[in-house]
Amino acid sequence: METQIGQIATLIGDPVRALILWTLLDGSAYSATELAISTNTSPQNISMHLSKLVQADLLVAEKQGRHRYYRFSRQEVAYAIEAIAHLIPNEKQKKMVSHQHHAAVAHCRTCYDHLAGKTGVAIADSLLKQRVIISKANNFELTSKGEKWLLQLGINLPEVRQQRRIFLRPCLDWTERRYHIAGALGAALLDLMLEGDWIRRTRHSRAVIITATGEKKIQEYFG
Amino acid sequence: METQIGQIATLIGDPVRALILWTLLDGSAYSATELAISTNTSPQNISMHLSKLVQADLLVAEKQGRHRYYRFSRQEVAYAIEAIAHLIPNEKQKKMVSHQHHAAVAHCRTCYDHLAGKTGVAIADSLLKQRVIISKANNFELTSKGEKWLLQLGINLPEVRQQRRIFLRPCLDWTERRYHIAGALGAALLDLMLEGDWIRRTRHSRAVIITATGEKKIQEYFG
DNA sequence: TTAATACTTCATTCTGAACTTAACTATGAA
DNA sequence: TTCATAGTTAAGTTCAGAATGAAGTATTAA
Repeated sequence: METQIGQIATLIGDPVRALILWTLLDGSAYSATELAISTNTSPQNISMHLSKLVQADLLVAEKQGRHRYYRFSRQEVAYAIEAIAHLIPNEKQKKMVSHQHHAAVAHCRTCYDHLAGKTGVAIADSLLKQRVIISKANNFELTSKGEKWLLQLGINLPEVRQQRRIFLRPCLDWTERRYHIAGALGAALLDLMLEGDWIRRTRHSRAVIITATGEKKIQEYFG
Repeated sequence: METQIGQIATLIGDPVRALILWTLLDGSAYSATELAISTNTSPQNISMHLSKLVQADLLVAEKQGRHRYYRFSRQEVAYAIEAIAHLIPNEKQKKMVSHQHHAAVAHCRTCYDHLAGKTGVAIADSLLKQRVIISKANNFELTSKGEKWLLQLGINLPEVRQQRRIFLRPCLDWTERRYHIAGALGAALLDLMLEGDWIRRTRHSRAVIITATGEKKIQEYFG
């Protein structure tokens, strides 16, 4: 028993693996390469670390073409990471990872650079309902009606389309277990909200705060 | 942030330290030598590990004569250990450390070889109230009234007194933050309850179950 | 087919941290 | 005092495991 606790703690303890887990704490799945970049290590090394985490059943891998996406195998993993985070001695850090933190993160947070959490999922639902986007073959697609709608909202669609990255893709929200909007369009929506002061980023956290303006605007546009 | 999570996880991850923490999970304080024996390592080594745990504010040390007693600095440490324990892959183990487990342990458990938890504290309170024991200079003392009372209960006092260990000492209950009865007398009380089938030990856990008989008897003798 | 990308596997190197040996301080007992 | 016990500190050694380099498989694109 205690040896197993030690094994798991050791697994979490490695700097690279801790960073992997911290990254995955936002609930989304990341490919091995993405994790290698964000942890600043080699593909071989990240592969080694990921396989150890999978073997211990902390992560699960999902194969998609030549990519492998990694995410938490279950909620308990996130809980454990948070429980450890609560032990960080620094006073300021402790407040940051307060008991409310997890709820906050789950409620409304930026996943990579797009809006996730309850709000993110609700927005995706609303856009699907308004037929701004439609779900097709495990993917999202923008409708012609949606194009007008987004332009009206103030999004420079041609510019967003010009970006190298994927324009629109669904991203699974871990706590909500439902999809929200990622890709260039997801990022553009987040930017719009930040610039219009609908929401504000909090320091040292992925959680975002919805402002009074935002409350109204979100209600207006997304219901 | 993530580096700090890693540091703490690494701290917990070492086999010796994991065993220390697992031992301390019962809520009582242990001396450095006691921990060295239970973890089967050298005094120098345990000292090194303990100092690391104290420096990280996972443990606190209390000096008492030439002894140093170590215990958790705060509840969060136990929570983190339990959260990690929940990640143990083995199915049987997972059930053992269920969500109810912590409550059970806190409610009624054997601390070393005496009764701790809510019940242990309640018994100590009752004995103080009945003036079977009195609190004197940070210690418990048996009254003459208490001697009769214990003999009537069926405890062989002379035999208990003959043991090498300390006859009666208060032991701080970590979750209840109050004292219960340890020492030879505490052990004798526990033995009596086990033999009389007032309580039963559970497998793989420090928690004990109060039987129907026990419920009645405890009510009768301790209120 | 060829080339490129995504990822893994294996053999090797190397470093950080646990443990050991030894010496030291502090409290208590004879 | 002297001896014993409890514990810490410092220097030296050892080893597990993380990182690297090289080579391999699988998928997609040209």
